[in-house]
Amino acid sequence: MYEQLKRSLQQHITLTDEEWDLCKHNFRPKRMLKRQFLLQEGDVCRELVFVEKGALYSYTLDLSGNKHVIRFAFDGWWMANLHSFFTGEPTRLNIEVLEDSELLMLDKKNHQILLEKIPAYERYHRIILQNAYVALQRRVENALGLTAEEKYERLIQESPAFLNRVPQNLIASYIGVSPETLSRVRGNYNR
Amino acid sequence: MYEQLKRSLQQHITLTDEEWDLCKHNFRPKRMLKRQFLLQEGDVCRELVFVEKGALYSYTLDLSGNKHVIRFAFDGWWMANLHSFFTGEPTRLNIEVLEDSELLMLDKKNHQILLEKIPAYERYHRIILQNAYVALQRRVENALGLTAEEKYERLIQESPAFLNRVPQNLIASYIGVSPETLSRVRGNYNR
DNA sequence: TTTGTTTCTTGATATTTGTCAACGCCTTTC
DNA sequence: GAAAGGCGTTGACAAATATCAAGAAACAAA
Repeated sequence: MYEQLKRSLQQHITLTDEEWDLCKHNFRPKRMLKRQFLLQEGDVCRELVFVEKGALYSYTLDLSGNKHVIRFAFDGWWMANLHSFFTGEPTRLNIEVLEDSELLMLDKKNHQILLEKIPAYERYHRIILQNAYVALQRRVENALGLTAEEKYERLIQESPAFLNRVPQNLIASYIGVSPETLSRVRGNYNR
Repeated sequence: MYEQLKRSLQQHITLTDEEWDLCKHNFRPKRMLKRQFLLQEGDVCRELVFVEKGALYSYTLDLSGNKHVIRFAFDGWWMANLHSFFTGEPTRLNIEVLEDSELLMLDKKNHQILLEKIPAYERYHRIILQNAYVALQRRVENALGLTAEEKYERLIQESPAFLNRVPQNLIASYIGVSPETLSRVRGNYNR
């Protein structure tokens, strides 16, 4: 149940057995089924979520009720609304389960404990934040000023795994085009 | 010369006098004039930049030579291409000086020293990365699926300071619309 | 001031993309 | 196995935005 988490930590830092034990016991395992909500608009995000196995996605709804996918999270990824988590303000995000999932939940108190007690844990978070920031900045580059076709090409290059695991209409929302436009781009693309 | 840096650190952590001394001496002050380049496409980003005073902006150039502004940095902000800085790969970004600036440069070796020697410094970086990540995610929300007018409205709400300090064509690029469209949006907006 | 450069505005037009609607396919559910 | 709902495709059209071009305004330099 904790293999992915252990792997993720070991990828960036080294922990003693005691530290790993302490770490592990601060997480709460949770199973969720497809279409369940982990967080809904207006809620406060009280836990960081580590995906052991499965898939989640987060999105906002605009005034016309259109979904805007913010991001996906698969095996070994973190998911949360950091803004709500750190400030305690209600979130504008929804987080929904895309595939039946095994999750590890970490609430704020336990996160603080780990940050205080295990310096390497704080290092781990600095590093994954760095990586997340780099990836997100790349996403901004790809979102601004590209045509629908270019956005799709970049997605294929940079995140081909998404295509097999995510319905096409969510992919469309993720790159910021309508489902119809994405369908047409794909049509042209195959010839 | 180090006031802004000190203020930024103190905002998130507490340092002893010795720690602050150690910290300070790892930065290299540098003055730069408007239109100078801090980093050019193809370079490796070897230093983190802290803006004591002034303004910078980073951008990419696409195949047609169009500028896409990634971000701005004003007094008290950090600027770098983290991807290039951490991996050592050449950058796709250009960083240019927007107003004559006083900068504090921190190379990778010194950054590592501070991370190792001062735990609070690592905490500081974790926290500002958190904040930067939250801000950037908000930017993605605003970039995807909004009309030109909505994007401009959100910029006014969320980053009004930009408007006084940045030429309009760079603002346009930053929110991902053409300068002409932004000009028209502003025209309508004032009536 | 004069000159030159950059930035901003405005108009005309072309292109891209979104929207609405219809249909077919596939999966799920009863 | 029939029915229902979700998802992807396609077409016609409308709306938003980019592009091109010209000129005005703002700013900087001589």
